[in-house]
Amino acid sequence: MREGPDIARIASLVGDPARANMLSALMGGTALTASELALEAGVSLPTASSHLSKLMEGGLLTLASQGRHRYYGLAGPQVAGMIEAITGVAEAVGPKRVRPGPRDAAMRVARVCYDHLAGEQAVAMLDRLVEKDILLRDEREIRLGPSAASHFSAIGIDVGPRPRRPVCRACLDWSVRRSHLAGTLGAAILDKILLEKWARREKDSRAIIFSPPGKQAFERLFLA
Amino acid sequence: MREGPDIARIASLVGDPARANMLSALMGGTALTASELALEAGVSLPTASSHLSKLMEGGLLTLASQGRHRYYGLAGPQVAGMIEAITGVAEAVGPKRVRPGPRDAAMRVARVCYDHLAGEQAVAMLDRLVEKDILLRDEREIRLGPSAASHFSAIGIDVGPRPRRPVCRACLDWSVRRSHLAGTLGAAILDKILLEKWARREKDSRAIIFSPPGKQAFERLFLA
DNA sequence: TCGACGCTTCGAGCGCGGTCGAAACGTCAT
DNA sequence: ATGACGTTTCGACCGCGCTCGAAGCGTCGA
Repeated sequence: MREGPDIARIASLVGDPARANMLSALMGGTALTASELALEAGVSLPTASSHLSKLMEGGLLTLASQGRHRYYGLAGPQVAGMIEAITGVAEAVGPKRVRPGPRDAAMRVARVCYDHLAGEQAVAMLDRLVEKDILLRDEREIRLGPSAASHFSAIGIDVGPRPRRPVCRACLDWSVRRSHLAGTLGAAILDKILLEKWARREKDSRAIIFSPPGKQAFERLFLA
Repeated sequence: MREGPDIARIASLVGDPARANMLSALMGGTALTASELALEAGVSLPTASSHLSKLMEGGLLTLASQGRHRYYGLAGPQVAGMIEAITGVAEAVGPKRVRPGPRDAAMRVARVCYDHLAGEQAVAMLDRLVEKDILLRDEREIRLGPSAASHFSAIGIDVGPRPRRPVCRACLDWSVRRSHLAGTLGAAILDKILLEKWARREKDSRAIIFSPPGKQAFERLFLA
């Protein structure tokens, strides 16, 4: 008989299909309302509400009330990381699709991870930023390099006085199996990508589709 | 309604207390028989057997038959990583123990992770090996440095022609949140620690307890 | 060949938890 | 005030899956 942290409790929260769908939906990073999540999970509103209170009680979600709307979001990056880890195993042991769908391929190239960009593009971007010494990476953390402030402010991203959240964080990419950039900077870059309409979010998916000119713009700024 | 990898299926496998206990036990790295796992999980043999076939079917375990014994082990490092991720969340959201038990403290210092050493000692060891250029670490991987072969063979560890498994791998430590050394080299070092009786395994736990002289010997070799 | 042992399969019991309709609650608009 | 809307609570239903005892199946040792 073992003791220690109650991993069964946490895992069983993720282990219900409806809740798993909700959590997957929230991996997109945007907080959603109970009705949206009910739709996403394919269950009725009362059922969804019940699931949501369980996830709240389990500490996996945060809740932001705005008037008569209540927005649910993932409790934090650690929870997101856990979902990614589970996804990785599910992907690995799951029935190999004979032909990986186009959406699957798109997911590998670029997708939203909580609030920042993930996938091959994101991993490549971080590599390049480190190569150019704009960011400094060691085992422990990622830091801003000396030229970071000027580089990013030229692009229109402010990396100034830091809020509570760290500016840079490493986040392990489940498809590439290497780190990409998270933190406020990672979030800001994703914001910029969407704001400039370099890419759009695939409907009902975490995938990010770059338009041809958007891809050029992105690569010129971050992969050149 | 979402599709994609069936994360609920995987999570629900971990979500049963009996199975979670079994998986935790297997995180110790040594393969165990059905009866040992039944004891570990606190269920009867038939129940354990049923759980084990589910875990097998789910791809989370491997099975090695030796005569009338059947040894179950974790399917691989990816599964181990997932368990660690879930453990991390459970630890974070779980009821904060007012006083972390002594075993808990011991776990943070040193413990077994699959087949190698984890915890503060392990993270410190990897840092030191990298500092001394015996190992070379970048984001992508850990490699042997030029002096690695002579350094380790002097200790009695052969890092010669490589088997299928990589010699070095990075593995994220859930308590320290930084990498420690996995791979055949990591496994060999743990073997040596136990063989030389520098430390013993805490009964029914992943914790590793160094004896005072053992700790000295270990630190002289790996932390000096 | 026979019994001992480790493990799995079978069958039955049963409780936990997911499910939804109806009703209650709180907020916003008119 | 009144109605519309988003959400939660209540109550009842139902089935999945966890559980164990007994029996069946291989493997090993004498």
